[in-house]
Amino acid sequence: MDYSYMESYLKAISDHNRMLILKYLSKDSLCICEFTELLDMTQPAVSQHMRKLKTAELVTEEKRGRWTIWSLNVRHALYPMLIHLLSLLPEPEITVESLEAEGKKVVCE
Amino acid sequence: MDYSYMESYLKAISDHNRMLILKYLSKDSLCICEFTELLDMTQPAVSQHMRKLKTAELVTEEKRGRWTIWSLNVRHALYPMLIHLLSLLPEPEITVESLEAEGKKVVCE
DNA sequence: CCATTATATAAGTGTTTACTTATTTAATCA
DNA sequence: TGATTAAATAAGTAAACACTTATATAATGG
Repeated sequence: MDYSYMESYLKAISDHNRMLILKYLSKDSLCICEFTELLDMTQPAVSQHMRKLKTAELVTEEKRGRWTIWSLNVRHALYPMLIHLLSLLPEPEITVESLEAEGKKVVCE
Repeated sequence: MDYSYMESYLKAISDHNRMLILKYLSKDSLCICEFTELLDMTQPAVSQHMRKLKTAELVTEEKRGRWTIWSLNVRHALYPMLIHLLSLLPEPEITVESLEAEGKKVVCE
């Protein structure tokens, strides 16, 4: 693990919205359109955040029909540290469950 | 620990030169003038990095005569995680010992 | 007191960041 | 096929960042 890699990794985490994204992903795999609801953010903004997280190898993506399902990269060497770090952060007010209650949860099939 | 605090903390670490500074501090307390040698960096640049680290509560300073001695803040909640993180990074080529050999190590008294 | 030394601060600059809106790509479905 | 939906990409912008040089502050020592 060199300094450049660590710098990129930490920079990818060091953002309020990306920490929220990672916090959500620590519970569930989700798609972009769900994050736009959860974070009240435009679709390109979410998309660009996901690209940063993917470049830093924090997340993985899986295409399923129209959707792209994003997950935490559980194989990353720093995954245990990431989980610990996320555990220190409070639960977001808007939950995936509240999206489901509003019927906004996407079911990808 | 809220999202803003975590963001500031991680942003403070997410820099190549500040990671080096923290790596050095994990072994020794040091002053600004030593870092200018160790990092081959101007004094104001080092000074500004230290201010960022101090604002994020990663380091503490102690004035001693003309010098300011900087140390890791061992009382920080994330100190154990920081130490683990630093342990993953390689030792810098230029060491405090090599400074001593050149007679550039400051002895503050 | 004056020169030196250690550090801090100020002001300026080029680069990066996190967004925006507009458009493109690609898959689904009526 | 054509409309809709999910996501990516492009281009533009304001703010933050990491430096630079110049200067100020403050302590030491001759």
